[in-house]
Amino acid sequence: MPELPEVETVARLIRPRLAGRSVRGVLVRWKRTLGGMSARAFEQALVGARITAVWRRAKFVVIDLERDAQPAGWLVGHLRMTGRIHVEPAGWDASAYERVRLELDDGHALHFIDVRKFGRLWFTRDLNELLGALGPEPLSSDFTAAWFAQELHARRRLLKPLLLDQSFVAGLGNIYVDESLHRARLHPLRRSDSVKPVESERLHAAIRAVLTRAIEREGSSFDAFYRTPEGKPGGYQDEFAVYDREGEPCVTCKSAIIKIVVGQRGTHFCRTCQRAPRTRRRRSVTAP
DNA sequence: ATCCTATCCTGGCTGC
DNA sequence: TGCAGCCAGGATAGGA
Repeated sequence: MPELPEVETVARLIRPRLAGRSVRGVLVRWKRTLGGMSARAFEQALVGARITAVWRRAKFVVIDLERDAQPAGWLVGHLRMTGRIHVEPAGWDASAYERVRLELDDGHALHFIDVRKFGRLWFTRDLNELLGALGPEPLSSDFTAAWFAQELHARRRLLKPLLLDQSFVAGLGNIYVDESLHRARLHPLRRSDSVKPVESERLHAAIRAVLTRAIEREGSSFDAFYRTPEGKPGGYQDEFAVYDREGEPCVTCKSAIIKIVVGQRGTHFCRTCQRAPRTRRRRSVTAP
């Protein structure tokens, strides 16, 4: 699923093809992809606008627009689970799953493709509306080990759902949370306020190491969905320690990887390397 | 404050 | 082989 490393890869690869281009036309093939804006309003906002920058925040692709050399809003994409963005020459076969197309002034077109239709491509004049509630970027200098330790202790949530919460730390998804927890040797069911300083430091470092390496490998592709804008699969799935490896040996200790459900999410871990939190068990009346 | 469930979607997988 | 039913998952809303 596209998480921070995949979205970073998408932004990097489409940037040189989009920077400086103007939008010449818009084709909306699935209205809900626009997130509530009418196709007509979307077209009016986009046609004639010029792209000045392409970047990423959390799992959002952000495209800066201007008109007559003045800022003119943003195009913001979220791939959710199966979304893809391609920028290709005219005539490129975008498949039946294309939802929105932007025709550019150099003959290329941006194709927003999404099998499951959860992805969104918004136009907004208020970026804060979409990005305002996000937590810090885990690879930025805002995300310090001290801040992280303090915030873990300020909450009483299970590590797995907390790390998936985009308002806590922005950009992690199911894959990279499982991988980070394994690297930090922390159990997904640990309560955040039980994490000791040495452990939160380990988790902080693990998150950054996993994301950095995954970006180097251009993300993870283990099913038919995620591909880079050049159509290539990522490479980080070859380095998965736990994700999608149920029953396979732990890369560290060889014991079988376990899969459970936490907060409605498939959760993979090693029960040897990632010690279970002490369960507060009910005292039995008839205990021996 | 935190957790749980349903919702949005579809292709692919499982089991009969 | 065919087909129904289930599953995956990011984000969010509403209820417990």
